[in-house]
Amino acid sequence: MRATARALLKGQQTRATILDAALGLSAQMGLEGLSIGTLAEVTRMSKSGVFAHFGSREELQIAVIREYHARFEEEIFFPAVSQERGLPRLRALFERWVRRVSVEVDSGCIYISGAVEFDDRPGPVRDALASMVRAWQSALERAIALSIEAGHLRTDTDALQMLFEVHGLILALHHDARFLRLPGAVDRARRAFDRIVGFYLVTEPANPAAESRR
Amino acid sequence: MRATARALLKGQQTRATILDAALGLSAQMGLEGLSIGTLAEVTRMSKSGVFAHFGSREELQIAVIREYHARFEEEIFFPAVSQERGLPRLRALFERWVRRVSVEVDSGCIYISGAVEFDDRPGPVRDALASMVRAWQSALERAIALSIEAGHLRTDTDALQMLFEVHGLILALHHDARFLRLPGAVDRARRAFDRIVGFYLVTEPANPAAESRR
DNA sequence: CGCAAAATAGCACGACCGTTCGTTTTGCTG
DNA sequence: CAGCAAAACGAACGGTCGTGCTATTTTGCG
Repeated sequence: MRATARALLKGQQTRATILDAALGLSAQMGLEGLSIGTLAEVTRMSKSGVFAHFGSREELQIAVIREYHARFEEEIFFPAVSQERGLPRLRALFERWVRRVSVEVDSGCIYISGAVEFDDRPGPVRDALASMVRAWQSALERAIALSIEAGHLRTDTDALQMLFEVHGLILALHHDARFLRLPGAVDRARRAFDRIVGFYLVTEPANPAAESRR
Repeated sequence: MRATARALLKGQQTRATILDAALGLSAQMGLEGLSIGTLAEVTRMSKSGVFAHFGSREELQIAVIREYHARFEEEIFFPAVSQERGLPRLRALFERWVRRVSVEVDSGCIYISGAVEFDDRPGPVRDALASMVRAWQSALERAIALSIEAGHLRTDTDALQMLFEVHGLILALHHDARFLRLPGAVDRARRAFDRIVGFYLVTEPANPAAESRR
């Protein structure tokens, strides 16, 4: 009993291994395409061995979503909040997001593919996914709000509207880069972002120095 | 033999019925979620009876994609080209597109869900889907180009860039309305579209009458 | 080492999948 | 009505799926 609380029993360790493989698999085939059989094959375990760690397929999917969320935070959110609050942080968030979604990463974004897979399928998986996506959107909304407070963006900026537009760029990038394999989609996304920021930017009549930075 | 060329033999008729049901099913469950068994249940036919009309599941999926394309043209493209070429036509295309994608329609857009499902799955289905999507994108690009020619949009407008941004709005709308069930997503999309158009609009120094429309 | 508990394997189940094949029903035509 | 091809059916096959159950192995601790 006291031993369980110690640290990373063998079970937790292999669970992490399985989860890691599950992340890769469901990023490639989608959360619905993720199967316990394939997962067992990849991890060179028995189906029941894999199964026992999660209790059900749904629990596995939810675990994958949670793990993806954690990595998303680590890879995108945390590094960006080390940037100065306001526009620099917002730019960092977007830039890391772009890199995550575009083809250079080995496979797709679970938030995006999951949203399409579960938009007509109620249940705990959808709920978990939606809650993670909402958390991420809130984080972005906060970054925009901070940019307004910092005086970088106009005070009449509608943060949710700006978020909607920026999110659209990511989705379009995902579509063009991953599905249509169009080259240059990343640049289009960056350019469009700059245009959006430009629109909401404060127009200081006699101080154009602040915005010339990239 | 001569009879086959007459018109809509019984076979073609039930094939159309099946296809119609398949459209609805795959709009709801995605192209991958479409199964012959379910389709047989819905149409109250035997599995083999349904199967015989297409020869394989892949062919069925491709038939669905083609049918969707035809309806998309009929519902969005053709009505819009009756509008005066230039900005009015572009607006009509976008407005009908928005209505198609948003929740008021009973179910999702196969172009969008298919793009996510098949972005990592090569094969004839993906090829068919990609070709249809590309055709639609080309049509939009042409509408933008015509708007430039007509003098409505700036001559230095990058049509593909504008298309990328507008497409992003549709994807964001699909995401927020269908997955997150956020109210007001349609309005956000329209507002963002107006902003994009406003950016690329010709700025006639002494004639602001043309753009005040809507 | 020894022992209890945790972790994994093995096996079987019912359900659904796409597909095949032989048969039966249908609808048209001479 | 007879004949015939198209159309629809029904049953079965091999496969994969998620999920229980029961052994067996492995692990960690006294």
